[in-house]
Amino acid sequence: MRRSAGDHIMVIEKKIYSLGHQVADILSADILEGNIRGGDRLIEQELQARFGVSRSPLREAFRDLEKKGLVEIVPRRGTFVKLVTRKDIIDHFPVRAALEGLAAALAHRSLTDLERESMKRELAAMEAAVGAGDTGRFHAHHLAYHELFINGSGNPLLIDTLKTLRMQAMWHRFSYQYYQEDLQRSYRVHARILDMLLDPGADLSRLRELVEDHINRAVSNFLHYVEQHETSHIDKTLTRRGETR
Amino acid sequence: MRRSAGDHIMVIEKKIYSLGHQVADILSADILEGNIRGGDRLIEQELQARFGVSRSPLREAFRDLEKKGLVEIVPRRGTFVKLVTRKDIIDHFPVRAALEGLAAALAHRSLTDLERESMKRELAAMEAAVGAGDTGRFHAHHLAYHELFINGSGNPLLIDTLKTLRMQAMWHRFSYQYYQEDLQRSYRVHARILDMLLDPGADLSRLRELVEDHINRAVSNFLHYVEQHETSHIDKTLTRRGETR
DNA sequence: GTCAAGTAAATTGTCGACAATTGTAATTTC
DNA sequence: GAAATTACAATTGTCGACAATTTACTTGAC
Repeated sequence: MRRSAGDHIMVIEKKIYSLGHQVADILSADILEGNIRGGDRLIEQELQARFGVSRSPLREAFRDLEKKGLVEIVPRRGTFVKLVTRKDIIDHFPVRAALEGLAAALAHRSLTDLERESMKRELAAMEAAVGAGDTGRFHAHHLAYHELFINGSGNPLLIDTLKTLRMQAMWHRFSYQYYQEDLQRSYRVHARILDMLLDPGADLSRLRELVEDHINRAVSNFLHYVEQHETSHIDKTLTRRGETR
Repeated sequence: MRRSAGDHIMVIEKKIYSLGHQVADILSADILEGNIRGGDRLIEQELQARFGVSRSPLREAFRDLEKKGLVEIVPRRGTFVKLVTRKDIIDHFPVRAALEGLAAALAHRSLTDLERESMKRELAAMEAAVGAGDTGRFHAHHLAYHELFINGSGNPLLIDTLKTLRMQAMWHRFSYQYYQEDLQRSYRVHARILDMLLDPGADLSRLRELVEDHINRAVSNFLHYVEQHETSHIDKTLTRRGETR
């Protein structure tokens, strides 16, 4: 069967995705779900057979994945799925914390009324989840809560940087939901944060600090979780060595 | 003349650059220097003729430039050089400030003795430049000073994020050197920062704040400069409209 | 048995050509 | 004369093939 250019173009909600983009999406999911392990090499011919596309869109997909921070392209040697080391995890949190702290402070003055209402709803949903002891539900609303004030910061560069950061930290997305945390305590922090966001006279430095500390505090919990569970995309070998620099 | 694959590969210091990479470098410079204006479309056939390469490496170059934030690739429509608006500039500073503040605080404990010495030297060079009234020289050493504590933070993710940020803000690199600033005052701030970096008992929050404020303060100066001078890659049209969100 | 050198296979880099889409200008219709 | 339609040109998306390089394996020397 001969496949001609433009064939297989998928149109979803009036958005056109090139073959390269489609392939990148599938590969992203595969990497995130652990079907493709960290350190694995993405071989063009193999994927060419799998997806039935030529190498041009494949190579574009690789660039896409590289931009997302999921793979590393080494010239003349190939494309490799990134390994996440213990230090990568440790390094991730303070950066994310600093940026989300900033986002919260900016959101304080630029949040719309609608967004403020949405945040109240997400917080209420978090409280309900705590009551029901539903960790998965809690984290879903927790995520929505954070996204609300990030997007509400009104700073597209900041929003985009945080999005990239979250994407690069794929280990985060799949592990976060399952590690145990003091939900009650987490809920109270978010209640305080929202209080400050809604209070016109709030101290912005303290607001930032609150958000920042909340995120930084998660790192130890998270590391503890990672070391106990199997997570295919996190490198356990390097995990043992204390590389502080 | 027929050109075969692998021909024209350039080897610099044992690093191999593909054609795509080389093209991306040249185009980067062109965009930064304003030879290619913001909003311009990069047409493959045109550049193909100019560089004498086929479209495959060209398209890779485009992806490279997109990753650097210099262009935007719109599917089926083309690749366009990014426009920098007044709001882009305003948004850039707080993000950069937050991250550099964090970098300074991290550097406080992870800087090597060698790096501390280098920072002293850069600061001394800045002082000399102030005495000589040499703005260009001042900013060169100012840049080196900042890079020292950023790279000395020991957090590759942070270092990389800041590098990308600086790259995206190409307007910054070419304009910064020429806008007038109170060099004397700037020098004093950097002297205080270095003092704190060298003091084992320094208050890290204050150190962060100092760095952050120093960068944030620059935004008004910079905007003032931009509005007076011609800078080819900054969009003047949108510059006039107050878009706060 | 281990290391070095040479050879073959696998894989990436680049190319030119065709297909599909988008933008533009001429044409038609009201 | 303005708006819609159609035909054409310009441009991007995809393909398959060849060239160059890297990798793996075999062979040979010590």
